[in-house]
Amino acid sequence: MKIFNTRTGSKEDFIPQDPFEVKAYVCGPTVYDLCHVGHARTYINFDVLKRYLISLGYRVTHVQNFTDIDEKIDQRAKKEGLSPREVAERFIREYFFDMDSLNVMRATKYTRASEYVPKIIKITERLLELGYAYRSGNTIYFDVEAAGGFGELVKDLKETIVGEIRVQGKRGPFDFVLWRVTGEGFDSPFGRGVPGWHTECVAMSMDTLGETLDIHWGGKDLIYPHHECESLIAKALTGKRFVRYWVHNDFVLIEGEKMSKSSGGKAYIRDILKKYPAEVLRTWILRSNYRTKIEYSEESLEEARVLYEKMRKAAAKSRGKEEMGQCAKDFAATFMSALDDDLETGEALSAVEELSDLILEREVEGAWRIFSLVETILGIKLHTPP
RNA sequence: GCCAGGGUGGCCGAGCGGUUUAGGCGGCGGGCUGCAGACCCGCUACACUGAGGUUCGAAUCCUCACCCUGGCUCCA
Repeated sequence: MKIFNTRTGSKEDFIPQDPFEVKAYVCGPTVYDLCHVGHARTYINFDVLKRYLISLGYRVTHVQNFTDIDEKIDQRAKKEGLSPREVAERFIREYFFDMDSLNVMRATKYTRASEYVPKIIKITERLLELGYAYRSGNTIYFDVEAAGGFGELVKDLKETIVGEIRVQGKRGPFDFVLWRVTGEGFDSPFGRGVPGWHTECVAMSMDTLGETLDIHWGGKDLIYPHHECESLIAKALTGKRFVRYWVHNDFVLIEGEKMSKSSGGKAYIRDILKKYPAEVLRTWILRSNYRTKIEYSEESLEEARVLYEKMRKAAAKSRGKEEMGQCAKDFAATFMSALDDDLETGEALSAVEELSDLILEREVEGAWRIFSLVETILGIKLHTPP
């Protein structure tokens, strides 16, 4: 199949290192709040990629993390009179509740940053030894310049555009934190404190999947600084290519703007599911390719509902017919080749819509097999009653 | 600056190599109406940012410009 690699900025043929196994790492959420539609999009899109790869015959080893060390978690804990651990545990449970409702397949393994602190410390020590890190006051920084600078994903980063990032004590403006001594948190040779975000994912992915990953997936907002920094750390550590295919999905916008930690206006999955069935939400997300921006609105969800209902009725009508006729075969081919081209789920769905229209007018031989592809690969259940 | 996406008739918006070049809004004419609206019928737009190229043939593919949108602190 072809997949868009952020590193090269182009669609490439997907070839994993091992011809039978795909090693994929997905950046999971920071567990300080409920998941919103943006999370739904990221994990549903990856879920479809995974299901598609499985349908091609690959064994997919999928590792996903929970970032459970974060100031936002501490803030929330303080606000609710709980421990940070209790807050993290709660939102991990909520994450699974939402993703299970959305029929997202479970990962092979879930990791938590807090369980990887010893490995993070080891990496930090190693970077210090190698001269890619330095201590300044109470902070260990990664020396971006010494490691050869950015460039894996971000081509030309202008300081003035990114904002005021000069901090006293840093050697270079883009140097980032590997460990901060705060007096609280985790014991380490550098002093009691907390690890930097980027090291966490390097520690977790390398430990579970090895030094080179086939796919590293995440929302587009993670390209810089998170993935760029991860890549630099990993390269400094091993000298090898860290990730073969970097894949990023675009945002869900609300009233033209991105949802983020700092701006309000989040649409929680929980709330959407009170008004729309999970299958409709999934259909809505998959109507667009993962690399386009989508605008969240009730109108477009209603459109997805219409499409979903049409598919459901057509699926019900075509149940139990054995052999695929020529017409069904053609549609199946269109469906698969759409997914093969950079996961064009929208095109795949429009083929299904066209087929559904035909079926509702007349008979199509063996069409149920296409609907079973919709269920197994797109993960949209069609047997649910209205 | 860098990355991604896009520039189609007055406007919105399909089209993704080739028969009448969607559809909608608007506009025009008519029907219905005491008049108007709504509604119905018909008519109307051979348009594809610019320049090269590939091709028997391009809005559709390639190259280079120009312009617009979004993103580049935390964030999926």
